[in-house]
Amino acid sequence: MRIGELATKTGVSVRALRYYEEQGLLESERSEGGQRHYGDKAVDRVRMIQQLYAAGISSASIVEMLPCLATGVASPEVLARLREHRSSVVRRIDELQETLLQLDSVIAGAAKALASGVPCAPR
Amino acid sequence: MRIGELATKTGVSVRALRYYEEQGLLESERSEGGQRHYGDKAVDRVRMIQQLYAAGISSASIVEMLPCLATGVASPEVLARLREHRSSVVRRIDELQETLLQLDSVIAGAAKALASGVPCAPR
DNA sequence: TAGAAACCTGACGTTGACGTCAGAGATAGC
DNA sequence: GCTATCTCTGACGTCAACGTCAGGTTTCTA
Repeated sequence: MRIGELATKTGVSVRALRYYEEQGLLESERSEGGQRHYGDKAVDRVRMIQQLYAAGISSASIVEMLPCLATGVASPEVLARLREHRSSVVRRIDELQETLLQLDSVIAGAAKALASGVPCAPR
Repeated sequence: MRIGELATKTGVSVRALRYYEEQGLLESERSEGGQRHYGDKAVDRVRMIQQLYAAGISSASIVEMLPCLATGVASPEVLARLREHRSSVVRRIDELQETLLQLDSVIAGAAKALASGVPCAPR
């Protein structure tokens, strides 16, 4: 498939896909005329990249790990890297859950005050 | 206290504190000579700002919600805003947990392959 | 009352993941 | 074969949350 199709299939912009290639995250065959062509696996690859981005992992780190992520095998260094990232994701989740608690208490207080008719003026 | 002390107490840079003020997130009294002075509450305020940033809430959104967060009371609009943010935080957590699962399976596979002596070459 | 240390404003720099635009070539459908 | 649509490269723009630097003022300490 060409780049536009991959874009609509993954929900990622064409520009982003070119950017991924630029960063070495994604490969493509080129047609006679120089246009990019992708196989079906590219869809999964792009989704994986998005996942890793969402986990706060930079493209530089992703590019280091990708050959191993693709094969499911890793060098000790990459394995250590992955474990680092794992714990950073865990930390991030903890932070967010902490934030969630705070938000909840604020929301509860606000809803209660609102119900009792003492709203705060919006700005 | 002056800005340097607030910075060390909160672990946030002096520049960041000035930026918060610039964005309307943080207030200060000024001395005769124009230097910022903060009360003790400022420490909590800064921590709250950091929490909200960590939740992926932009300073523009924070500044809308802050007067209400400070008093614990909110207008219906702000309350709705807070609930939106709450659900976005929940979604974010879900995504991260999904990612965690993926990372775990990759790590497990890699560790196993590594133990059986079939490492993948690092780049 | 020095002088060091902290602080001020203003302004430009940085980083990552793209957005957007221009000008030109490639493909697909009729 | 024509034309609409897609795609190409290259390059500059964007946005948020600060970093950093310059040149000057204020505050604390000895």
